[in-house]
Amino acid sequence: MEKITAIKGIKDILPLDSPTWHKVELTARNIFECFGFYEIRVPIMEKTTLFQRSIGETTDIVEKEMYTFRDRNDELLTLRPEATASVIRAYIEHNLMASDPVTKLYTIGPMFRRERPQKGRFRQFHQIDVELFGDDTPASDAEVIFMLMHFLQTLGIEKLSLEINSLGCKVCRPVFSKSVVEYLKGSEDALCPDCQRRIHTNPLRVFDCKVESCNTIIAGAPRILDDLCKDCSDHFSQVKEYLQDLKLSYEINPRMVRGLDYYTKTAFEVKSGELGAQNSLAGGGRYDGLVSFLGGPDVPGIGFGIGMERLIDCLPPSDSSPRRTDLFIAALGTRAQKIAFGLTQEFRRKGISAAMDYADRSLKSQMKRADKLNSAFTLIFGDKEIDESHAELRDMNTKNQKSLPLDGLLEELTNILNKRE
RNA sequence: GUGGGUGUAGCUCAAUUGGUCAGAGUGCCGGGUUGUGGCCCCGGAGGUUGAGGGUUCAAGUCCCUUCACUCACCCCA
Repeated sequence: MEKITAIKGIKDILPLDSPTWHKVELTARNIFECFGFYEIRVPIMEKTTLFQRSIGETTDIVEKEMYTFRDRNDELLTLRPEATASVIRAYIEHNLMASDPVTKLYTIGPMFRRERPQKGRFRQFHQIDVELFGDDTPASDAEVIFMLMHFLQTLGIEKLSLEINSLGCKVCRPVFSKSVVEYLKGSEDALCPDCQRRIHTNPLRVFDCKVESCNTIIAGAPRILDDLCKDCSDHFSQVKEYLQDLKLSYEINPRMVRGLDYYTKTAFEVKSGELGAQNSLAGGGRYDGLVSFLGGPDVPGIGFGIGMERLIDCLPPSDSSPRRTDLFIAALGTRAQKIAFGLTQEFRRKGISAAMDYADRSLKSQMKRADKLNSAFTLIFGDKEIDESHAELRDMNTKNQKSLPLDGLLEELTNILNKRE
């Protein structure tokens, strides 16, 4: 029989790893809520058109990376490749702007993209996603970036680099884009095949190309930062000023291009040196026209996504505290086993983590089990003790052992265990 | 979609030029006091060496095919 494995690029998070995930999520929740961001939970499936419209028809994500399927009523559905579109959909659908002109949201969950897996890249991956609606001031850009950096630093991640850029708005970007195309057309033949394609699909991506020859060509190209309109240019310099005031060091990367069509003005990315080729830990930016483009009011927005697998990859090694059991009950013989079973559940009902071995094993093997479960105490009793109506309580650290009467054992032990903290 | 690397017990890995090579450590189970853990000692279970085919007297070891994993490109978190 052939064994069934998980789908390519889709991983299990095993019990040993989940404490790390909890820690990351908890830290995010605490910090974000402190900044006034509250959780929204959105579905992992949406109508395909939502993503087509928001991310952009000609992006790689929409063109070849989405998990799309036909529902029974013939409607096309897609497993979300990113969260922003869904959050905006919900924001519009529930009229969240009505109750508060500035809405700050975050959401955590799995995303799906059908790419070839590699280090730091999976077909199902998890993102922490933050969105801020209704504020177009440079201060909000800086707030969001500051929160992101604060979050990463709180987790103890070192060697971070923050890169920022401005992508212009719907006024200045098309002009710039056109002039880049003009420029590139001049030396089109010298570009790598990928870039020759990019000229027509996403010309700004040529800036990002790793091929040497393309690099030298693009070096002489016009730079977006020189061609920003007054509004965008002012906005960008104020963002930089705020970041400096916050003592956040950053680099301006005029070549940074985001892969999603909707970004405007400020774009940013956080990279880590510890990652591999996929070294981008988090990325985001402003998307001022997107809410209205998706059918909502003309509300500005800014947000970012953090790749959780990548983040966890560069987390400093933590002394993962081993799991602890409060009490192990070692029972010998069927009479004792029966009593122990009831006791175990009773302790658990009181919030004490109790454990026992249901198989009637030797005391030695039960002690080994108690040790493996890292139990603080072990309660030992067999027929002899039952007849004498008491049980032995062993402190697993000190090896001290004392006798407790069976009458009122539950209360007595509960007291002892609770007092221990 | 394209290219490179790797595939031996649950896990980490050994196995000289193809010739007792199917092993070790760890984990698991049991034993070393008749009812007491961590260290130590002993024993046991567990692999059709990813799968299929070929070369050979003989293949984990060579060749082909296939699958999986992995890294990189594309692209992104």
